[in-house]
Amino acid sequence: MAKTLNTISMLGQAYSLLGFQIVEGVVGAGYPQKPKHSAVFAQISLEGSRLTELARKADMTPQSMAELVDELVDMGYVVRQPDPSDGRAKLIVLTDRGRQAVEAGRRTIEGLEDQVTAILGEHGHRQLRRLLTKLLDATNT
Amino acid sequence: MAKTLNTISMLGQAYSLLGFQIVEGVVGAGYPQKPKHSAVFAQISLEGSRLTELARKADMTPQSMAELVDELVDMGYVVRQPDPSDGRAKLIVLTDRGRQAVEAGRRTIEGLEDQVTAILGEHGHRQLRRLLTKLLDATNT
DNA sequence: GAAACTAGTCAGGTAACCTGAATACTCTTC
DNA sequence: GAAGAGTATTCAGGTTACCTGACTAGTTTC
Repeated sequence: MAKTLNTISMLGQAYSLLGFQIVEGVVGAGYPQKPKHSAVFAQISLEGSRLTELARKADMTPQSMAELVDELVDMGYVVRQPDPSDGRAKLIVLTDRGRQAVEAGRRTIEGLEDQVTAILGEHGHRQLRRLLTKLLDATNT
Repeated sequence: MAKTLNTISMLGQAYSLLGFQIVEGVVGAGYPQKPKHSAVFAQISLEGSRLTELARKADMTPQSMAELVDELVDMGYVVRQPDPSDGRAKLIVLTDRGRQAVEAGRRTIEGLEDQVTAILGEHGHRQLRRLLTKLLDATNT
């Protein structure tokens, strides 16, 4: 731990430390969920999204996404409605409780961002974001 | 995707993009392995390590670690030897091939670090490391 | 030298994915 | 306007990467 880490390990550690706190924050706010559920909450649109669309965005099979959605239905965060524009499809839409959970997530992330700013300073945080953006732009397709 | 990402997502994306390339590089160099095997390679000491020690460092149960080690034994990367200093224990030690695989990993990481430097510049890379170090020091225990 | 502890193993279980095949509806295209 | 091609979802079963619990065999402590 005290040894000089390579940059990649540092990125990984920073991510897992902070990412862990997101779910923790949302759960702590009274909206229990599993880490994988964030994949749905992060992608679902306010008007409702199709299963296949969610699956594609979360980079998983529709079958796996269906299972996640089933769990969220059981927990009362979303419901399945027929899609008026396509008889084959169903829309996954957030319930009131679901929208509240998303809002709690947004607030938690905001809090973590503030925490990062507190540690690095306004300038440092901006600098970090700039460097990461550059890195992602270059590495990504 | 085009939207402004929060800092945490950026950290996660950067990590998974780069981390993925480590295993890819080692496998490409002729040392096939599964992503989870890195947990062993990263922790094992040159004189050999005990199973429980590896498990603790990788934050998993000894049983799970034993399974990983079994696979690595099958692949010829490590062997189990009785620990002379404790009759209950066995030492997991790298074979020649195992040491070569670790070396290939080291070189791959070095190459990725160079890639980061090429993207961000010498100064940018140093800055990134400084910010991440600060973040980790403050967030960690 | 018996009791309490530690290292490792064996058996069985679960979560989070996956592939392949079926069903139900929609959209051509002729 | 029905056949064929395509899309959305579901059903069945498999794999991987972990886990818990129970056990054996050495070790330390009093």
